[in-house]
Amino acid sequence: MFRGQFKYSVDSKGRISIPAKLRRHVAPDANETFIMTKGTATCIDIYPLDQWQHIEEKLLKLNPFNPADAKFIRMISQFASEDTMDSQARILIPQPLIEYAKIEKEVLILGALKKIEVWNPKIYEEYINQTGESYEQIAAKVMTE
Amino acid sequence: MFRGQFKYSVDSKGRISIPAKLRRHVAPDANETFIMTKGTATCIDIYPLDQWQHIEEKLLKLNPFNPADAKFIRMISQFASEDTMDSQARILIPQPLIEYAKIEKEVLILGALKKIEVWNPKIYEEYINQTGESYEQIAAKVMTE
DNA sequence: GAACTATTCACCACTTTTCCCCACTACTCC
DNA sequence: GGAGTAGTGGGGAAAAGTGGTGAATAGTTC
Repeated sequence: MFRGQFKYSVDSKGRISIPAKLRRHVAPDANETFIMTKGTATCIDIYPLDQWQHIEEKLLKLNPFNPADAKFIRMISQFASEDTMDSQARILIPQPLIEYAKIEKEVLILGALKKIEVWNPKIYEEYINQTGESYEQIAAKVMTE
Repeated sequence: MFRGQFKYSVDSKGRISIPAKLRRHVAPDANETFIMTKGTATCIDIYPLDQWQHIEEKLLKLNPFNPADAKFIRMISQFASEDTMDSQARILIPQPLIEYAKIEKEVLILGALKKIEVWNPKIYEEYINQTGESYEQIAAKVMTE
């Protein structure tokens, strides 16, 4: 499980290092390979290959001849990109994702259980400060039982 | 499984390169051969031969004496065309499909799990912007379990 | 049936991008 | 304090994408 936050930079080629502390939690099955895709918020989701395969299994159960299902398959795979870490433990983020998540030089990397999220720090701050339920309120609702 | 998006061009002869990242996911069984046909949206569907064979099995189970089945069989077969990649990993798109998908110089190639889709970028944009459920909404619905 | 024309298809060549590897600095942990 | 690990940057070789030329095939006309 991935945990923690890290402030890293994206280099001129669009590469990001996977923090060493997160790297230790990547299963060997992942083969040092990650799938990046559009997050459901304004961020990039990064899944180790083994985790992504669980998502793909769900996608494969959809019916590609059903228009709504097909649209979702397109939307999610359009931004999905595979890459293997280089010898310096970096992966290359595709341009479309950088644009989508409004990534600039600095990024905030978050460990989020089964995936890793990459944010523009400013955007993350705005997201957290959005008026809405507080941490306590959400916790109370989500963590019942 | 095919994933990702690629902006490529069609040359004057109607040829399209299969992106290298997609090529890596084509099974050797496909023998570098693809079947192109009309997509269910305004696009061209490209199946590696081995995947197409699964589609054909399903078509064979339809009842050719049922008018709806028969019509679908005609429509999909009418546009189905086979081609093998040349030494530069390109395939030739038949004119009728180019016209159907309104393809011009620029194309958007999408990896869509078991098939590859080819779109006119403008048409794809219109399609995605069609009012409908958002990415977040669909994701929440489809990926629950 | 032969010759000419038109279209198709395989191969060659060039340019750009990608990706792999090497190097440097800073920080951490013995 | 020193060794090792982590993060950042860049250069060069290899591959990928695009365009075009020429041979082969097929089709048509005389």
